[in-house]
Amino acid sequence: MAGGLRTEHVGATVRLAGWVHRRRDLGGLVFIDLRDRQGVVQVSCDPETLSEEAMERARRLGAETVIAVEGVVAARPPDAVNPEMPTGEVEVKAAEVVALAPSETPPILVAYGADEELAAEELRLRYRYLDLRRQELQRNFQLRHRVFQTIRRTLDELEFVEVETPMLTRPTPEGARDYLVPSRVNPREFYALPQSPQLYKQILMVSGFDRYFQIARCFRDEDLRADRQPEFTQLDLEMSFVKEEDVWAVLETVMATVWQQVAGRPVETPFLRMTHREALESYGTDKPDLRIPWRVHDLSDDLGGSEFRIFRSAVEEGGRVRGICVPGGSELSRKALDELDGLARGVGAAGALWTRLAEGGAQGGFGPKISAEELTAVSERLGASDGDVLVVVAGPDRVTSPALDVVRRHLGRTLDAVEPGDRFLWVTEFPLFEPDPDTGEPVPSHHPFTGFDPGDLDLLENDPLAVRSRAYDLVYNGSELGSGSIRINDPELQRQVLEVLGIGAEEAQRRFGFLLEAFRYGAPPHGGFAVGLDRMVMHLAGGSSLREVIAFPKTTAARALMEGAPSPVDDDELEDLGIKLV
RNA sequence: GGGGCUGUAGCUCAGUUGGUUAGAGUGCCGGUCUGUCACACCGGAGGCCGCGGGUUCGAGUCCCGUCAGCCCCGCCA
Repeated sequence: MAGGLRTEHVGATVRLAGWVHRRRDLGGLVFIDLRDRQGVVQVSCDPETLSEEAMERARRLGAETVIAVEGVVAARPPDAVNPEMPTGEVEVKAAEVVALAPSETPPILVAYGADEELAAEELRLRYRYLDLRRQELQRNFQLRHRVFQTIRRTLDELEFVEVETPMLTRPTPEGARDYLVPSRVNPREFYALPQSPQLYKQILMVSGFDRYFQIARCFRDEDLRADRQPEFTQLDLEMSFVKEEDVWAVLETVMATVWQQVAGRPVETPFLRMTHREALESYGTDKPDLRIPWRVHDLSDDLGGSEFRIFRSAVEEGGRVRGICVPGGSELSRKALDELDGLARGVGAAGALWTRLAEGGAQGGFGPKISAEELTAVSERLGASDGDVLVVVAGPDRVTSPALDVVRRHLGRTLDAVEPGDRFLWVTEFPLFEPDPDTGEPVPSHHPFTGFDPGDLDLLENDPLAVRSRAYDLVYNGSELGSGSIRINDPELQRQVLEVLGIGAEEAQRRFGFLLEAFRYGAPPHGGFAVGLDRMVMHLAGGSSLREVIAFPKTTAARALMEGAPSPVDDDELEDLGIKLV
């Protein structure tokens, strides 16, 4: 193909087809850059080898016209070699050039020059078929294809069976908002598009498919972000007769194989593991970016008795003083350090305090307000030395954790302290429940079928928020790639968990009775995982938005600009469905 | 639901304190050109200043509203 021609092809007669990437008309000679899926090659049109009619046609070709070219691959004259292009040592001497399909002048560019700005994203989404012709996007989707193929091959070798589950399913009152689909033959009733195949895959375990996977489309009607689309693709899998380690081993094999075979990046397995508690304690987040080496430490013992009121009163009120050492942070300007305070306030903390270490003392910020002994104790605990900056936040964990997390990530970036690499991490033992922010009542932190540590059985009734679940997340460079758990397969335990959630037998029966019923007929112990594939491909492609790896994405208002969805429908159609608009 | 940024030629952008005829680059059209590669050079066409309202003698510029795109918070079991 055009983009694949190299010096080894010199002398070959070729027939190429593709798009006019660019054209350079020198009067006597015309050069056409011909683009196909593989790339771009220069076609030279010379009256010595082309008929007068073909020369005239070549002169009139506009950008993005589809053409076919016949000719001979030739080495370029030495002074005409273009080292910038993969095909730059060769060109095709055209013997015939014909237009297969004309193109109107494109509203946005496909062939961007070195420092030309991309057209507005709104326009690129409106004319997605043109934008997708760009080499960056072509590369992303070839990458996506290879990731999907590698996953299927790897799981097949591990004897997983791919099973599809319904897209028209039962609405789920919990979790994200559902996309609803009216049923014409059952007026006043609705299907929902699946938020995930969760219940189906557990039932497949009851059915004996002891290793299931699916590359499943999922739908959630929530507000969008750069890394959140209303419809997205998950690698969903479930296994019977397994413990955590068995699930992790499969995921580690899949990830390492993809990273190795698709990106050529070796990844060490097994991945690092860390409990949820430890992640929050040492990094202030349940998805730590381990590329930044700094850790959060508890300074309450050192500063809880300080004369400095902010520290003392935080500890007296049941909170803690926590901080990080930022090596080399003294080079930061006072303004840059004061900005940390705003970052901390932005996530609910009262502020963030800093001080610079120099010449055995502390300069600026909170340093002069604490005693020399306190400073020594803190410096030792943080392993700090001259030239470092200490950043400290005081208060309850629910504010110090996010504040130190945001400070850590912010300074990691600005000080260029993010080490290169692929840092995978299992975060384990998430709490089974978390308090509802409005009512304080326990709600599932994963989903209501998540198993828990048998040792915590007695806590279920008395202190449910302390129960450790068997749920785990896979974190990659500070981004959550997926989550899973070992499930409950004992109907009695399931009943107890639902009771904690305030879901009585009748309600449970109504909402997911089909799952509970299935469990009465021999449910094997089972567990699984789901990986956000769009996010995974985005990371592999080095992108920052899912729109770069989804062929036809939605805008932040969940609109499709090319085809114009959603859209109003005719009254007749609504009437058929028994729906009246208000 | 809330906060922020953006909206001027097909595209990317400039546009002063509110001032009379809204500019540049690129693309497009016409011309010259046999080794270019974002070809070069000469000429030309091209504008609902997102939309609606207001202030003013006068609005691309100020005010209010609204729409769209993007980023973030809430939300996303």
